[in-house]
Amino acid sequence: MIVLPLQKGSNAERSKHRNRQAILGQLRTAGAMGRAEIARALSLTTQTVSNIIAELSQDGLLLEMGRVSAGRGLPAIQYALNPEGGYALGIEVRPDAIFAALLDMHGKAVATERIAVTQAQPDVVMTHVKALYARALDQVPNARHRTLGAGIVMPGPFGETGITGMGSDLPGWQEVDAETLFEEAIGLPVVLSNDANAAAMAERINGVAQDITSYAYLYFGAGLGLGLVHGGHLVRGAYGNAGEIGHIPVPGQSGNLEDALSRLSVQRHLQLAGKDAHNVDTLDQFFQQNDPDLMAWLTSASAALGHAMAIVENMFDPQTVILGGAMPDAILDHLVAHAPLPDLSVSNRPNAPHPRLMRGASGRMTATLGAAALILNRALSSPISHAH
Amino acid sequence: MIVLPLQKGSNAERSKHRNRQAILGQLRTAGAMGRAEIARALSLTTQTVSNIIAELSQDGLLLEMGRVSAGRGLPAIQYALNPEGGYALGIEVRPDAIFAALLDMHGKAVATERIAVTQAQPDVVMTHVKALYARALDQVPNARHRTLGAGIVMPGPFGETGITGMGSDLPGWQEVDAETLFEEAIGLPVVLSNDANAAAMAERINGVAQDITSYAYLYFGAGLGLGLVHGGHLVRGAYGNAGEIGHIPVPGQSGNLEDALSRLSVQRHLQLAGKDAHNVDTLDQFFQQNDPDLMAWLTSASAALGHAMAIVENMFDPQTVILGGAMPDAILDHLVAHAPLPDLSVSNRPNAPHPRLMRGASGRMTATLGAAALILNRALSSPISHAH
DNA sequence: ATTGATAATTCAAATGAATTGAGTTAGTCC
DNA sequence: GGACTAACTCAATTCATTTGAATTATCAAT
Repeated sequence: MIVLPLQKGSNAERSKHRNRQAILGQLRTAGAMGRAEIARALSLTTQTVSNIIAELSQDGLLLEMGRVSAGRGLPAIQYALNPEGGYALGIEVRPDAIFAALLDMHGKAVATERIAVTQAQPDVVMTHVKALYARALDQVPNARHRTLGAGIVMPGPFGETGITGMGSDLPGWQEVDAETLFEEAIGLPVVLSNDANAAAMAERINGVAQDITSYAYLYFGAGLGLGLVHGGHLVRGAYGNAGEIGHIPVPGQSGNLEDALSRLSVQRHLQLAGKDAHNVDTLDQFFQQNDPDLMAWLTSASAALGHAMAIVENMFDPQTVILGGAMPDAILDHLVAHAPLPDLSVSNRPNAPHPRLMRGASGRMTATLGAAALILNRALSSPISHAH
Repeated sequence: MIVLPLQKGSNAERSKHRNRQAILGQLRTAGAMGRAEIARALSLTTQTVSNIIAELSQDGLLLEMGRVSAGRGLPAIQYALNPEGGYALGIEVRPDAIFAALLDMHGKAVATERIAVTQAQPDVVMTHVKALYARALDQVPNARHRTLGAGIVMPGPFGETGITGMGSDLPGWQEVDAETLFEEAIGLPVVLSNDANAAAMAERINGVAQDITSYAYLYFGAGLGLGLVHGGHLVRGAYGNAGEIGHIPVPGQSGNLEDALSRLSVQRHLQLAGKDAHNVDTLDQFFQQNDPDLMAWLTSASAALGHAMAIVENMFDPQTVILGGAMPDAILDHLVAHAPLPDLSVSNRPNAPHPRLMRGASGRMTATLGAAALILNRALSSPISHAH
């Protein structure tokens, strides 16, 4: 997965493809618009936009919303993304279960499926994934020939690294080319990603980051993950393993960030007190009951979160940091409210337009939805970074 | 400096511009090539490359290197970048001095200038900068009408943040629009950056990162800075202050990373022992003499560097981390050799193609050269990220 | 109610740049 | 020496955007 310095040339066809994407992306972020308005936003002529809009309409990707008058002149015909114009499949592979979700172009989940598994070897997973996709399509007949691709979420890190074999990765997957395997199994273009990255994109497509282009997402999976988005695109690192924040040592304590701040951490902590909290709902109940052991954990977790904020903010200078993943919303809210935000941070600026830390909005299936969001994001934005 | 979600459309002209840049960039990274070979690398037709090469030659940007036969067929005429085809100005503004460097297209410094200053208010700086540019042009008459732009390096962070006013920023610059000021003063397009970012780009243009596209640069300025390069482009953060790693707390010690790992840190440490080390050469002498106080500092600095590595590697998963800045090479080498590289890191992979930590090659004027490198990088690569 | 200004849209023709296809040239391989 | 191969050139074509003129629908002022 090494990044090559390749810089492809451009031609008329590629330009057109880019402009199609740009128009779709513009309609997604800014809502319904007229053609002239789109043209101004993208520095194109109205004629060009008109031509492309005609094609997109033909392809069923747009909805005409009628004319809306705004001041003088001919009122513009408003166009909006047709949610049923395309779909994206999201697959999340965990050691004990496989999740699938089908998202429409608005990022709404129109079908969700899950299946419990006892084994997660590649061949077993492929069989299940095929079945889940078929079941999702049965619910949404429209989607059969309109699915743009599949995003797959699997526990990282990918490839052999210094944190391989620490329990979070799946057995039997080290040697295989997962991307090709999935591509052949479901017959769609595939994007592979870890849970934190996917969750980060879920917020961008259908959560609190819809108008935020540079942010970090702290994700409660088994451990603690981080998804980095810069200029609307994921920062994956040279080998796709950027954001392994859980393994960074914590000041003042022995151990790593995820020893204090993760699902495993809270489970372990409560287990020492003889309490079982393997379930998110159980955890929520403990919190509602003000369970003293949970509260003790929250105190140390808040401190660790404060430290994570110092690292993330000073390293990436994001617009905001979003907290989410496999935790009850109430606990996430508590952490957001109680984490000590570091004073010594570039993000500690007056009149910041966004809160420094906020809770994600995508709920429990975040990673699965995020997997699909990776596909939507690719369909709706070209890999061009912001102009300076 | 907030990143806007703008995604401009494309047309024939913009395509051509992009292809020109792509060809120049290809010649820079891969050296002299024939037209057909370039065409294959960029997915263009030979004819297109032929047309653009003709124009670039006309503009004096290329050198014909004669035919080189390689196997069967007509030997290709090799084209290479003409170093004298364009120049980039780099300016570094420090509280006590201003540096200027003029780089040719190969990234070679063809003129360097410096001037000591007692005041660094905007108006004073502008006067000096104009003079330095003029002096540089006197040395390289060719460059007068071929300077592509100016990169400016100033102490960050930019804008008001939680680490403003900690001694590293310049007085009188908080309220001004520095970019416009410089643009008007020297009549060139300007890119503004902090020292660590500039140093990172210097390594890419003319150092150890020429064939590395994703890396981090740990920079010894007054404090400790970090430049992040992903896919050949700087990751600046939402407000341009990404990489303020010096203010991250260190585990096991009170204080920040730059309390243990920076110029100020070593100066302070030696001052407590009654030794003055404000000068890089003095520092070098202490090192050559195995000065016990310096050695003690190096021990704690190495530990801090190890911790910085854990953060940078796990957060960013770079191909390598480069260490450089205002330190003697011998000390940098010592740190590279003695820093404890964390086992628990995504970068701790077998058969890694690059060392995890290496010393930068740009020498003492790193930041100034890097400022100019920002311009060259912009001229030689379009803001298109790597395809997946 | 009429008239003028404004803005969105469409149609047809022009333009810019890349591609295509048919030669030409200069080497290697047998 | 002849077949083969690959780079390169020329001219014609294609693709997609732009340009400019004409049309339409609404607002605002008289």
